[in-house]
Amino acid sequence: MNENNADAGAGRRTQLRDRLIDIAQETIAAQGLDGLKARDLAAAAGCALGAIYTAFHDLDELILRVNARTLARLELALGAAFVDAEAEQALEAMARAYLSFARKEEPSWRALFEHRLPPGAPVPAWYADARNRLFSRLDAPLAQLLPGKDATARAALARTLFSAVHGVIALGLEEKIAETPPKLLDEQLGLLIRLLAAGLMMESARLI
Amino acid sequence: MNENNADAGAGRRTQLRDRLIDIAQETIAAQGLDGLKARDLAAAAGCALGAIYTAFHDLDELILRVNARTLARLELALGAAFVDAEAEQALEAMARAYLSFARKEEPSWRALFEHRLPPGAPVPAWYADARNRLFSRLDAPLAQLLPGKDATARAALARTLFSAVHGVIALGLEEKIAETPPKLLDEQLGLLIRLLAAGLMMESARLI
DNA sequence: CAAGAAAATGAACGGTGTTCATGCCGAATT
DNA sequence: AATTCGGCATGAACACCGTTCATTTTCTTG
Repeated sequence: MNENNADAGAGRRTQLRDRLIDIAQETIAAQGLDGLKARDLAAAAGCALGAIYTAFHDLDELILRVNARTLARLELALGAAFVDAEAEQALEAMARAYLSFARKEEPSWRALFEHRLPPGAPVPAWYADARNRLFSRLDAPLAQLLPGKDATARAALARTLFSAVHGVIALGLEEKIAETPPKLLDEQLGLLIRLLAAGLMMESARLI
Repeated sequence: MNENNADAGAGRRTQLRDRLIDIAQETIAAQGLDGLKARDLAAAAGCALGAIYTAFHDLDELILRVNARTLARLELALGAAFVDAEAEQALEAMARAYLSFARKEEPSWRALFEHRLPPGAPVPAWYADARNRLFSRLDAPLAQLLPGKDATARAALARTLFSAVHGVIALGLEEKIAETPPKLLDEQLGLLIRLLAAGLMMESARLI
């Protein structure tokens, strides 16, 4: 009598999984990673405490699932920034989009980096994929900017540029480290982009 | 009858404080921030569980104390890199020293950024001081490189450069995010330095 | 030496993630 | 249609965490 929803392929197990991911996502978005408690989650989902562990092996697995969604949204936000403009402008737009996303969804964004899986646990392939898709967004403008570099060097460069931008934003938004007012952070991000762009132009000149 | 040690000014309270900081430092250095447990700490210090809270208000306060020591060691490691060489080389040496320190003392270094104090709690002044001392290490080479900039702009730039280098190193050493082999990380850090240095030279030329 | 203050003690408290014996319910079989 | 059976939901119980506080011990001081 139930089961009249669209995705008929989803069994009860999958239904509970999705519901838990939804609720965990909202909780993390509102209260951060530390706000996610097993008992509250079960209460909000209307299921028993133990039911969580029939759907996921860990809370860690659930968190990774939420983080994968955050990565997807972030990828979307970065993708919208690249309007087949000049490569350098595209990179700047992506950096600004990253800062904008971090500000708009700070707790969810924080959770991407605060969460650590238990020592020795391997990163699931589907999570590594989501992470690599994000980095690959930088590939097109980099290919345009540095036609001489091969794909693996470009991928490494993409990670490095992402990491540099991330570092400035992460520490800039962190009270404990820097306490940077918003306007100053905007300026400093712009400065970093200028510095890196100048270096990239020099690099591209070296390779011709 | 006791108290025959050198620092006669240290009372029992201070003695316990220092002992706890010592042990916490070793624990964090060996097992990371998550390895620090109140009961283990008390057992290792040979004191009761409650005694910890007569010496510190929180474990957080104790952790901040350990982190301040780590900042001091880091400052030392960075200071040794600046042998009144050319400014650009000094900056590169500092970045490499930072990577070297992060590798050599990875759990302690991680603890600097993993630890978050409870929401709303202000950063103690003595901790902010230690952090600012670290950034100010970059000031001398930057002043040499960009004589036109005033002190506040230099301080902001110092934080930005530090953050960029930190981002590349932090994400590079992070398994979950990047999984970068050591040699590649060395190369990518060198690349970042090259890019930033080129940008800085351009910036300094703009200001003359 | 006695009396008071200060510090150390560790059992207990409230919270956490995770497990597991139990009961229930739905589906397949006869 | 009755019955068996397998698997999932259940939530009390477990192990562990940081922190507190009544009590005991220790030290200082008049």
